[in-house]
This record gives sequence, structure tokens and C-alpha cells, in this order.
Amino acid sequence: MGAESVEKTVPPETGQTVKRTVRVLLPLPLADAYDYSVPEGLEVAPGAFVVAPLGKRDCIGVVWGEGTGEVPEAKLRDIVGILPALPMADALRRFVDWVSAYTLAPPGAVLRMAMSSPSALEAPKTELVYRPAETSGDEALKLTAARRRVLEALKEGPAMPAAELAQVAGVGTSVVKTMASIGLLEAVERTLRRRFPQPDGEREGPVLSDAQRAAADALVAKVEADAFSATLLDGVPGAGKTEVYFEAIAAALKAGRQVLVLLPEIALTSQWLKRFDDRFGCTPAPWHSGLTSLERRETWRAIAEGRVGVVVGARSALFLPFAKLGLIVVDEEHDGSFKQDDGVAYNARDMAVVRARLVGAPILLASATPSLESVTNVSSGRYGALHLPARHGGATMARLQAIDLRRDAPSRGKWLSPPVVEAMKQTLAAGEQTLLFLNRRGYAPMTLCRGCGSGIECPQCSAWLVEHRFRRTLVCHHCGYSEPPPTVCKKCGTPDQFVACGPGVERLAEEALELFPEARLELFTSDSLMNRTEAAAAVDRMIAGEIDILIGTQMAAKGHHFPGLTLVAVVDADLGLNGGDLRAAERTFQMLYQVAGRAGREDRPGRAFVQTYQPEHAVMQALVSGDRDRFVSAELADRELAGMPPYGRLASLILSGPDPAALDNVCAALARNAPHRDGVTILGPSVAPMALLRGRHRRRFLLKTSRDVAVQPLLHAWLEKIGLPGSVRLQVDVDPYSFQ
DNA sequence: CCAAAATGATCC
DNA sequence: GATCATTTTGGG
Repeated sequence: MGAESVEKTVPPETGQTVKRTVRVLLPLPLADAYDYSVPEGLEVAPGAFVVAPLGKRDCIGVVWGEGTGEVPEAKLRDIVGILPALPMADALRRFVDWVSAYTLAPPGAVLRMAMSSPSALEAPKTELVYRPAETSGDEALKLTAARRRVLEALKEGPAMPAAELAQVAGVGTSVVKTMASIGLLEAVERTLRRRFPQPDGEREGPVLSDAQRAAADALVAKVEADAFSATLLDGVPGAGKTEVYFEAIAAALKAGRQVLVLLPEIALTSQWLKRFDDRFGCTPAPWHSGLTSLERRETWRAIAEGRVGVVVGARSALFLPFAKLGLIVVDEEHDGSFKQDDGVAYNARDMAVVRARLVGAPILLASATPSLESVTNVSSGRYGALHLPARHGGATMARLQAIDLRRDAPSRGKWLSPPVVEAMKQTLAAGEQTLLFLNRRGYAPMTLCRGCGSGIECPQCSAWLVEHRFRRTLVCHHCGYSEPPPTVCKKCGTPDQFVACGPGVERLAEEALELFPEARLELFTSDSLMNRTEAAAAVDRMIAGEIDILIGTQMAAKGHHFPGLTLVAVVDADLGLNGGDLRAAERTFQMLYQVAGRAGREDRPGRAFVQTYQPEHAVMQALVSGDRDRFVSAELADRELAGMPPYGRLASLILSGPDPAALDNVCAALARNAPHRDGVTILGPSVAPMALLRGRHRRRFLLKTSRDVAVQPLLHAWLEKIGLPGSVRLQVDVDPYSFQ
């Protein structure tokens, strides 16, 4: 390769030097980076954002390294230009490569996530500002009173735009313009940058308990060590984890470093921001899907230039161009929403650990219910552990009681059991608040025709259409399809014989209002009906005690702290347990534990009820006894026996296509070529859990291996042999989280 | 028979 | 992801 490139640099036939080539990675799902030639006089270093031609159009890409020299000269094209943006840091480029190699996603698809604000790469807007010109002697003659005031206004402070200067000096803008034209003022161009308030790391923190102090000190030491380390911080809700990691954030800020805090999207609440504000004097820069393109651009730039101290965001914030990252915090690390299932399938919690390692910074994972993965990483010594016991004198976990629905059955067509209704009555009478938790949006999960007994299905998915009574539509929760409620059954023609089947939050609201007509009741769901501001307003009303009964999906359970809430009832605790999902028990336990933790966190004791048909189930037993650790070790033992994560590795291949026959052909080819090896099991092909989604049929393979097998090379070798027809799509998911 | 529509290959 | 060439389909 060395000799070859020398030969290419000086081709014998012309004697002219051939242009330098570089590899440019484009933010597209291409197999690899492309070689481009660099025109004379253009300075490109690795990491530079460049404009490169691709077919008919121009694309923005990133210089990934020196050219391979393998592309024939006739194919090579010149880079068009270079963008006036700071180059992408080496550590971020290596991170993109790492994520691509791990997830088997094309590197360009990963790069796209690291280029989430293309307009931030263009030259920032500028404005004209005025400052006093160098004096040349006879200016005094031209000084009117107005002009004097203008110079006075500029005496101490910085240069100002004409309008602002005129206002401060109490003159018209024409005065400023004239002064500039006769040489009294000098106009200079200044780039417009949004200012981000800096969180103050020097501020005095709150008084911490001994346990909190010890944990905080340990974390501060990790931050000061300025090297990679991973730590799990674990403690019951209310133990004060946030205050502890705020100390670590303060230490990073003092050291002049940036901090990234990752939260599940719905836990990024105004309440969290307020706590941060109280501690550091301003809110951090948020990063989530709801930002406007202007906000994105300014935030992206400020992060790249190191002008933002702390970013708090959902998983996509992991790919931001930090200039001097000194700490990553992943709060609620067990949360499933860190896993992205579509596009690049990655787990932001796991990839955050990789990013921390590549930049040489400490990472902290925090949770009241750590994931089994993190628990094993602690016991194997990969992660350090800090444990926070419940605070003395502080709130304690609510007393949790399982209600056996077989014994305390609700009346027909109702969903609240007598003990829960009784508890609600008492809570209302005491002027306290109730949260009814049901992880089901809409009125009823299924609508049935009495005439033929069939349910109303989504035409493009294998799922029931869910009635949303307030919106007067039937909605598919998987693809978004909706139609008005039918008057006649499509299958049997019977008119108006539809019955709602099962409970949704809307139906629960109806029942609660029937029981307590005088109560102030609100719904809190992740429906599109409710936007960010409306949700925030509902939270504020709940905190202010303007709501007696809150009925919500998991959105109500995460990240909020309601001081007046003393009763929590989980309406259907069994909901997540069925369906043969690997993580069903773990996920249900985590969710119910967190929901129950919402009750009685102030001075008032709280009560939590879980309604279940299987009170003997290990999850319910663990919740009632409060013995989290026993549940975790039992669940771990099960996983180990089955060779499942975190003891084994899993990868899922989902094949989808409109034509089942073509799909099954591909599956058969895959099955024929499946790898046979010790420690490797191939399960499938089988019909995927959502057999039909958005009009595409789905099949699934599961690759199960022991811990020591590298899954990626195995998958590469396997998939290489198979040609996919265009109609069949393959989605590879290494370490799948959900199996739906 | 033509033309729109679906499919596939390629982009450096 | 976008574009262009090629193949398929469908309507007369």
C-alpha cells in the first residue's frame, strides 16, 4: 500500500503530482466513507466539515482520514468547499465508528445523529456594532451634545448595534450612522451568538447527610481524577441521589469541564430543571426533540465552542459535539427509553459508557432500581458502586399492598377494587391526592362487535384499534392509523352493537368521576392531545393541590414529585407481565416500584396498592416485601440458567416486507446459512411479536450466544451470504431491549 | 402499444 | 438519502 501510494503521487506519464485524497464520511446509510480529491490550496484536516459532491447534489460530510487510494482516478471528485465550523473532535469520530461497529449500522447513519443541526455548521449571522474610532485631533469640533452622549454610552461598556446604542444614549439612530460616516465611530462586524447562562459550580450546595456526603466525595474524586471510570449510584426514591450527583457536576464545572446529563425523555421536567436552577443559579441547556431549529443550532454551536457548561437531554444528546466533556450522568439508567429501536438500534446508557471511555471522563449511572446489566457490571468489578440508604427523618417508601383481584373483585365493567375505592374515599376526605396508574391510553384497549364477536383491527398492523372517546376516533397505537368509530360492523354488518372491552385511562376517569363526582380529576397521558406545555401545566396544578385524583400512564410516574400525593393505586399490575418478554418481570418491577415511590414523600405517610390476579408472582412478592435485592438475585439466577442477558448475549434480526412469500424465502435462506458453533444458538425464524406492522409482515431470528462470543463478526459473516430483495428489510438489533 | 409505477444500483 | 436506469404493470 505504501509503495502503491508513492507511485500514485508521481505518475510517470505526466510527472505532475496527483492531488491529495481524503476519506469523507457522509451522513447517509452508505456502506463506508468515500474518497475525494482535495483541490489545490484547500486545507483539510481530519474532522473538518466539508461539502462534497454526491451524484447530482452536494452533501455535507466529515473528513474521516487520508484517502484509501483505491478509487480509480476517473471516479474521484473534488471536495467543493470547507465549512466554517469547528472540526469534529477525534474522540467523537472514534465514538461514531465504535457505535457503528457495535450496532452494525452504517457509519454514515451514526454520523447523522452527530450532525443533528446542519445549519450550525454554516457561518453564524453577524451584526454591525459601533465603538469609538481612534481620535485624530479635530473631532472635538464636531461634538454636539447628542454625539457626546453617544460616546459617553460607549465609554465603559462594549460596542453596541446602532439601535441599542441610540436608545442608551437617547438619540436617533441617524446620529449614530452619521458619527460612523464622519469617522467618530467605527463599525465592526460581530458574530451573533446566543448567550447561555453558566451554572455556578462555586455555589454552596445543600447540607448533605453523612451517607450522601460520602457518596458525593467519592464522585468528586472521580471527577477530579479526570479519567474514565464508571459508577453506579443506587438508592430508594427520596434518598437524595440528585443532590449527590449535583456535587459531582459542581466539581466538573469548577474544573472548567462540561457535563452531560441524560434523562429519559419524559423525566426531563420543569421540576428537574428547577432543582438544578436552585442549586446552580440557572437552568442547564436542554436538548430534546421538541427544540426549534433555531434553538438546536444555537445550542449545538455553544456546546461545540465550550460555552455551555451543562447539557441535559434525552438519548440524542449523547452525540453532541462537546468541547471539553468532563462528566456524564445517566439518571434513571434502568429506563427502557434509553434504547432506540428504529434506525440505528442503540442503547444510550451503554453507549454513554463508551463515550465516557473514549473521552477519558467519569460516568455515573443512577437509579432506584438498577438494571440487571448494571448490577452485574458492579459485581464483576467493571463498575464501581455507591449506595444511598433511605434518609433518616426523610420520606420513606410507601407501605405497599397487593390486592388480589380474585378476592376483592371490582363490580362488572368496573376496574377499581373495593379496598382501593375505600382508600380513595379516605384520601379525599383528608384533602390529600390520589394517583391512579394505568399504562393504557384511550378509553378501552379493544372494541368488540356483539353481533359476530370480532374486535376492530388496524388494517395495517396486527393490533386492535383503541377507542379514544374524547377525540371520537379509533386509533392504532403502533402506526398512528385512525378512523371514526364505525356505526356498522365491517365484518357482519350488525349496526351499533359495539362494546368497549377492558380499561383505558379515559374509562377509568369515567369510573372515578362516577364514584366521586365532586372530586377534581385530571388525565395525564402521553397522547398527542397533550403537548409539553399542557403537561407541565397539569403537573403544576397537581403540585399546587388543585387536583384530587390524577389518572395517568407511565408519563405520570416518572420524574415528578407531588408533595400532596399520599395514595397510589396501580390498576392493572399484571399488564406488563405476560407475553413471554425476557424483561417483563424486571420492567414491571422497576415501573411499579417507581410508581409506588411517588406516594407520601413529604411528612405524610403514603399508601400504595397494586391490583393483581397473581399476588403470588415474584414481582408482587418483591414489591410487597420491599425486598428489591432478593428479587434481583432471583431474576439474575433465572437469566443465568437460561443463558440470557446479562449472562449471555442476544441479537435480534427482524425481517419485514409486504409479501409473506418473499419474506419466507429470505428467512429460509438465512436459516440455511445460519452459523453453527459452540455457544451459539439460533432461534427462529418465527413470526415476530408484531406479525404485521404498517402493512409489512414481520419475521424474527434471535441469535443467542455465550458472553465470550463476539456477536458482530458472527452476524457479519452470516448476513454477507444473503442477498436481500428490495422489498424485504432487515433490522439488526444487538442487545435488544424490548421484544415487541 | 405506451406510460406510469415499482424496483434496483450507484453515488467517491 | 437522492437519483437515474431498468423492469414491471396496467390500461387502452
